[in-house]
Amino acid sequence: MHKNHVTLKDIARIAGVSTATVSLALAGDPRVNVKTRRQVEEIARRLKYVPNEIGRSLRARKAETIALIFPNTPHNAFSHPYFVQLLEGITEVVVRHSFHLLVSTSPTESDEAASYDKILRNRRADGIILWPSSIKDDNIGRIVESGFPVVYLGKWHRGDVLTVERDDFGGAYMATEHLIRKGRKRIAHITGPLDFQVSIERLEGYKKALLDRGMPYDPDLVVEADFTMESGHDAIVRMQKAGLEYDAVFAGNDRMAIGAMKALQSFGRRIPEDVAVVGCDNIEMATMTIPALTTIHQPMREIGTIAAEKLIRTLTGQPVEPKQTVVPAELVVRESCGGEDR
Amino acid sequence: MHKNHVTLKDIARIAGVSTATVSLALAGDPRVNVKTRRQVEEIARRLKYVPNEIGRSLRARKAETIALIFPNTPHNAFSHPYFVQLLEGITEVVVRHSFHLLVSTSPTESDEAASYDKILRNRRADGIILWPSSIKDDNIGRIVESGFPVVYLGKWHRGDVLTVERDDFGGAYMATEHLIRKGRKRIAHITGPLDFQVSIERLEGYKKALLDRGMPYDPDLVVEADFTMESGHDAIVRMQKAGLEYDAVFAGNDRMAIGAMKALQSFGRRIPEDVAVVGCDNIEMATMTIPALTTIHQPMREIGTIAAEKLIRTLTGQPVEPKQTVVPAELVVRESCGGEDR
DNA sequence: CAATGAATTTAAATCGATTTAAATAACGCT
DNA sequence: AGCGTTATTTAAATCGATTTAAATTCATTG
Repeated sequence: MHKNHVTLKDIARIAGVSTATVSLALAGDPRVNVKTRRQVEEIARRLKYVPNEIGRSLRARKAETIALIFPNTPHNAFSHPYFVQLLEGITEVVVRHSFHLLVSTSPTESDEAASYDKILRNRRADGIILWPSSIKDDNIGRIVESGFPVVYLGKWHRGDVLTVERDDFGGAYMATEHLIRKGRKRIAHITGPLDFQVSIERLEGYKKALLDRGMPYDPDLVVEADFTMESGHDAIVRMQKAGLEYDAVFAGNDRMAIGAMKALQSFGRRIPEDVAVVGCDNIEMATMTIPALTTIHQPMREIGTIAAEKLIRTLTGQPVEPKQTVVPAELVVRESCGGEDR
Repeated sequence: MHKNHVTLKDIARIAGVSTATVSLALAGDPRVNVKTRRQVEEIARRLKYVPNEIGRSLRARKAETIALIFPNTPHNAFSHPYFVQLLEGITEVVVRHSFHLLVSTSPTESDEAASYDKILRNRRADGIILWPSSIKDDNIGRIVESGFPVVYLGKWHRGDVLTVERDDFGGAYMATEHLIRKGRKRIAHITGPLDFQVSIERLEGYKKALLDRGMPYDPDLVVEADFTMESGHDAIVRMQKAGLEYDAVFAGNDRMAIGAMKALQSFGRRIPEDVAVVGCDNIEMATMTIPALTTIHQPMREIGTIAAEKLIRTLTGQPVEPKQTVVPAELVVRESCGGEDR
């Protein structure tokens, strides 16, 4: 084991004053005599005193800690391509405010409710950032509306809950609009599984862009896949077999877009001359394909910083405006979408 | 704000007993009367009592929390391809033992020392998992040898510090050996920056494999790059310009390997017929190149679970054997390394 | 020098749970 | 009933820091 902790009491004993004086001195309270304060500071420095934050937290009734919570489902946060960037954004803000970050998953589905409750009530954290489960979940509702400080990463309808969300709809709209501007007339869309909200949002954005430009929406050109590269590949194969005509593909994520590109190339269709392709997510690999993939970038790091800022502002009693933030997506133009109109 | 916390005192008042009895009852202590215990449990359930862990921690002098710490350098953990998997492994174990995980970076270079010290002494965490800085760092030494419970993710020479490390040397050895077995005679090596330990390990593994098979080590075939795809590309260009002959390339990571593949293909060299390529890391993209990239997989998730297990065993007073663990790398054979000997 | 007010310091309570030693209650037995 | 046991319960201390109200010291002035 290692040596014991230096406490206020130790400093008080050595300085020959009370712990109250030491506490006030180290807090820079003007009530303590300058000479006394200097002496206390000196001793604290010499003993390498570091306040025990557990003791402090107990008294202050706050932990200066926020928690990032996500359910431990199969399609969980760990498999999200940009979880790390979210975490990086959160971390940056947390460190800047001298807060701590607790990372927490709910262990099993069954006692998920209990687990959330504990995190909410055991006072380890003062507030939480909630990464939504893909599954519809009443417990999340209960937490979000419990009044406990929460920032929800997604859309929340009832009440004025703090939220930060990606603009999946807007991103898809931008992607589709871009293809239209490039003169594409028949734009196919490969969706992710349609029981994911993100897939629905992107489909709607695609539809709206077509509508706004007076282009027909053809359900035959929409094929559902499952986010994997293989499924993107298969989607194109199916479309080819069905004899469909199209001059562009907007895919619901980059993996599917890359699979689609491979399939298109195997059918001898040139990208972007014959078919333009746009993806979503801006994963690293999108820069490395030939041609490099045009895609929609979702600024996850920024979502992290905004979420953490909102939560910490709430905890420190500062006003938070707006309650809901939609972080705009960005179109990243590369070679796969056609340089010039045809 | 939200309503106040239910405390032991509340339960005690309602049950008409002392807080001591409540505490003992909820802990299942046999000294309390079964009837009393039942009643206390019932009230606790009705009030949704959740113990305040801050209070408990203060008394118990432990936080049931471990911290994952990494320095906030430019080449930090967030940019490591497998940080997420490490985190996932750690999280799994932490949850299983009902511990908490604190994720922490040191804010700036300058007060890195102070920052470490704080985390060590402020009692927020009982022990730490330390992700090494790329930079040589005396503070890390101080922590590791302070006697504070630490698991170091890397090689540590002095003392019997707990460590878990990847086998960079062994992975490179396996990769090179595989190429030799495939009949390759002149194997080039594209290294990462040689001020990174990982680059040196992999270079040494490469050398050793050649040596063990009686093959000459030719320094001209070793070129330094910087882990990026572009630098891998440039490395091949330089080698071609220098008129070097080689029939295989072992790259210090997958990104450089992919860059190298592109460059090779642009020079009209076929993969794997003319040149075999092997990478390191097994990033997702390695499955998507044409041909798919043979590579070395480092089981980061397992490193995470082992590290967390070691730390928690230490904290709970269980023996930990062995102190040092080297997690073996795995060769993932795909198409880029030549199916048959020539 | 005493009185008044200002400057410092400190005793004690508090946060919430745990634990130990001591007190009280209940029980069995002669 | 009285005594020795055993079963339950509880008062009080503790963890470490903060904070308030009260106590003390110091300085100033009439």
